[in-house]
Amino acid sequence: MSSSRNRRPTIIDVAERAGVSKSTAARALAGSSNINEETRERVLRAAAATGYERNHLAVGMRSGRSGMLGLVIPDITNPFWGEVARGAQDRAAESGTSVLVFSSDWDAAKEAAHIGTLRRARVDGAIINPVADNFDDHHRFGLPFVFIGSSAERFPDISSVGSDITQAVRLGMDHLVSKGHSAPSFIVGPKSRLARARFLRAVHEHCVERDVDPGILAMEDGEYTVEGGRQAMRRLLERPHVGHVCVFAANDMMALGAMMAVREAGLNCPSDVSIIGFDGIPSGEFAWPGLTTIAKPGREIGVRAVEQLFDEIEHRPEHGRIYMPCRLVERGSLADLSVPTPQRAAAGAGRV
Amino acid sequence: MSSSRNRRPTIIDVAERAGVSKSTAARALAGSSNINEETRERVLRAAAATGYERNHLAVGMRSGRSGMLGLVIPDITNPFWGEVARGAQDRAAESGTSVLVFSSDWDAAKEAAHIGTLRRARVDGAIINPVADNFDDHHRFGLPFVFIGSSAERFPDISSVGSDITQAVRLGMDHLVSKGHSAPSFIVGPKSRLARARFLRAVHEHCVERDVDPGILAMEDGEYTVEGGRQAMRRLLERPHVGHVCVFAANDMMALGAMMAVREAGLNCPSDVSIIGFDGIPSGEFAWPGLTTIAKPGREIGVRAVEQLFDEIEHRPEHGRIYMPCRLVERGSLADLSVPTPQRAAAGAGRV
DNA sequence: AGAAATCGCGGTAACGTTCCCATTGTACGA
DNA sequence: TCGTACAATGGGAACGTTACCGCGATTTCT
Repeated sequence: MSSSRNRRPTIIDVAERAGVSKSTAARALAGSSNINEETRERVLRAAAATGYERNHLAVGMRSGRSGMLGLVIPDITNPFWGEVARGAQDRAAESGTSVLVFSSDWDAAKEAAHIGTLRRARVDGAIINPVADNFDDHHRFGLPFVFIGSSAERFPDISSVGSDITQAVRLGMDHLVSKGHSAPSFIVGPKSRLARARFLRAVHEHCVERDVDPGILAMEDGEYTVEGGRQAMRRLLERPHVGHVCVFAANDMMALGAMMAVREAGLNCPSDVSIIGFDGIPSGEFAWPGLTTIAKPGREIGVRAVEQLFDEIEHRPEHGRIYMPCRLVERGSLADLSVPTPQRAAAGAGRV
Repeated sequence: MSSSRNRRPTIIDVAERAGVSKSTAARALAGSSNINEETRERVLRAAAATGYERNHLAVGMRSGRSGMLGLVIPDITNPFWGEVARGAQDRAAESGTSVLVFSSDWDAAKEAAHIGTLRRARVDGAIINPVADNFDDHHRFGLPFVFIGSSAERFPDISSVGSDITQAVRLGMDHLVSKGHSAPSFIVGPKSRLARARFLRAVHEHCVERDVDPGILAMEDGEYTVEGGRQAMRRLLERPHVGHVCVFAANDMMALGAMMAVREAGLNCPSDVSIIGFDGIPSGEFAWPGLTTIAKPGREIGVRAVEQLFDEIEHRPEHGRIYMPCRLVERGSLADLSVPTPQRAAAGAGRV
């Protein structure tokens, strides 16, 4: 009864009320062995009565485990990264740990600052989508971490999880071919980004397998934004072409921008231009027509990243890269040229 | 030199290296007074040399301040809430504190669990968008908190920040009237939600001021989702009506759903049906036509919520509700009937 | 010049928890 | 009956930091 009424109850308050020592109370609360069943229940009742809640700060101090993980994503406003965050949080919560989510806003300095904050907060580990290129000093992070996203491939010796771009591109290309678009054009990201190279390599491989010369395929690049996609599409439409145009955009935002450019050019999607995207953001559903796309499993990526991070923390030698399979989401932005309607047959002069 | 090379350096390591006591080192690191300038610099150099980083867990234990805030939002995947989170994080970072963001997924049980986690993590305060209705026991939260969102209005004695629905509705209605839509129809949320009542009251007031009988206005309700909006719009179109239809949706998702229903009915937006939404989510930009809407200042709401929470923590008596003004975002989903084109004049029989 | 104030610094306790070791009581086998 | 084993509990110490108190040295005032 020595406690003032305003202080949050500690394990000592619980112990006093249960008439045991704090060691015994701790054992009861931790569910450890070597404790009399009756005593344990008495402690548990005392804990409930006082409204005791374990102080995670103190636990972290003593045990060296804060029970927190860090997640640094480029944009918390982007629904895809939101999915990743949710997956990570749900998985972490299952193991009784929480996730600190930080948004780097594609800014390397901000990213570095966030990592510093995570270190000071003594998180047990971090999941990072590297936006900075100078991550050669990642060895000095001083805390367990895994990378997510395709740019993580620059660091083959580090555990990471991303989507399987090869499989995704194959999925998209197969779908395009099955719909009669055997030689699509491409809108890809800026040259500096590794994801672009991965994407193009997969396209290349697929072409070679089908005995198609990749050199004949039209290609434009731009920023991974709506505006970037719009401008790239504009340039694509300025090129000489006959009949139906089909575009594979490396990112849904760009695909949406491309769709805008098509409309602005007085053309129609999908009857004049077919578009397929890559990401699976919800906005694609509300576009008109709905954006057909290859969806990345954002939530699952978050889940697996946490699991990989746990392995890293426990020093389980699971080092390696995880590639998550993507899936096709069919909506309305792709014309089916494989079963020619009379109308399409008339307009489809450019069909191969 | 007593430290093993694997341990993270503590303030004692810094003190040893600088040849002072840990008290002095602490003073230097805290930037406190009562310390010789030369000594301070020596300590700072020692800290930099050892790579010392303050252990926030220990600080929190000793000072009773964890330097962390909690934020519980309904859906981290929704870009609007992402904006709120970003605003909160940026503002908190300015004051050297970090934000734990949790997504309740509109689930009261999950919400309660998150709040428990926040308490155990000993956050200094929490920002909550209450999804549970049984928040009558919020006095037992046992930690400083503020509410965000319109449903927070149920608790007038609690600090909160939300958007100014009255001003927003007025803005929307004025815009509609100026474009020649003097008697719009409405798609509103389910009856149980307080936001619905707030919305309707504002509409009512605006009508009365304009000498219009609110009773003549058509109205349908549904869930705050795309599907809810789509079905409500379908019902609205089944009603007898003449000429141009104008719809004010209480939420952008519903507006997007309404747009879908219009297309599915073989009608065109905006030439047959005008639609205005409320929220300002990015998806509205990529819809076709672009969704005209009243945008809530999500980021600013996050910023103000943190500031309000700081006041609460410091026991500054700033209790009260903050209403953030919204702004009109004009895109293409609204027909302008105020300057009748020949074509519109022919079709505009229903115009008042 | 002596007293008082100030400055700079060190020592110690405390925050709440868990871990390790010591101690007690009881049951069991020889 | 006594020693041993084991179960159940209590008593400290430690995690890294900051707050408080006190002490010596220097400066300032009367």
